[in-house]
Amino acid sequence: MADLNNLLTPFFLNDKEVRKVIELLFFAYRDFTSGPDKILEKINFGRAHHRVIYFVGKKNHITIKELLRVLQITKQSLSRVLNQLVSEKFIIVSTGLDKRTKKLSLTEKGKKLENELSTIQIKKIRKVINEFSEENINGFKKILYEMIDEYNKKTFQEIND
Amino acid sequence: MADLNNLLTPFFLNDKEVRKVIELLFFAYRDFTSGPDKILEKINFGRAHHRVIYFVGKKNHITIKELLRVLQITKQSLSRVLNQLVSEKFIIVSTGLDKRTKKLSLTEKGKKLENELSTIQIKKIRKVINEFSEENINGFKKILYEMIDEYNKKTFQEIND
DNA sequence: ATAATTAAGTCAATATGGCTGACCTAAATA
DNA sequence: TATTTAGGTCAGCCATATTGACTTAATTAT
Repeated sequence: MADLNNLLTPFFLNDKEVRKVIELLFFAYRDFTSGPDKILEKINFGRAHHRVIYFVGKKNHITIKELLRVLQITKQSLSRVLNQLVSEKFIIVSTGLDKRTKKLSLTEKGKKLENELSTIQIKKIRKVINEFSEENINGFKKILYEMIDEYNKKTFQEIND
Repeated sequence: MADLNNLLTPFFLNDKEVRKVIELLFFAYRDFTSGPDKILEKINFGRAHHRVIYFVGKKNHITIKELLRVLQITKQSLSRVLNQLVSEKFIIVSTGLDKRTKKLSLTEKGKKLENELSTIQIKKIRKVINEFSEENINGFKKILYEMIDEYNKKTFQEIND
């Protein structure tokens, strides 16, 4: 069955080639996050802190609710990480117009760390995609986008308004 | 500085666009792994078990050492997960020619689970890349490949010999 | 033949990042 | 006024990773 399918399938879509994509995603994602991980380790932070810093940097005055929607974790999980970031003055909290809400912002210290971490990843991506055509890069982005579940595509659009 | 750089940089390479790639990787990778995660949860396994099953399925008779090289975790971490997989009969162990080594293989039960998990991801990838040109798909794979660190590129090649 | 190296395993302690459930306050809205 | 929403907190649990120290058995090098 699988063999017959493969015979009728273009080369780049057969099981073996698709499995390579699984592996490429695994290896590429792991190495992509390893740079920031090393810096974070020095200050006793983890990837969870990075994500919070990244998205607060991305969208200044983001609320807890919005952040939870982006990160897709529970508020209890966010709370531990966020409290550390606030108490160590990487993030400051202010009250929103709706007084039930809170707005998060990076402090100067937070911006500095955000920049340090993102720069590693930005440089890595730029170095790689620099060698490819605009067509290839757009294809790359579109394929990644299509791999996102519908619900989260909306989130991606929202944070890129 | 950053602004000046951006003015001199092609659109698809400027900071804002590159940051989108960071986010796309985050969202895409998360949703890519969420399917298997749900199945694994039911049998009290996690992503770590999936990785072991995947790579044992990929390379029959893989040794512990090779597996550790692929997964880049410590043997203590592997041990817990692997022992569970062996005691629950998803994986069987035999002794290598070099009697210090062990060779790992999937049992029928293991193959069935491997197939169930991989099928989800294979279908997802195929569904997505089906809509793209061969040129785009090859570009996608090459870009991912270039994002892998040199040392791990070798590993990727080795498991795809 | 002996020494050194290698493959694998194990014990113990620790950190991180998730989770659930239960419960609370204050503010906004119906 | 009642309900919903945003946010917080306590307690306990689980999975996945880490480090360090130590062991055994087999292979390889001297």
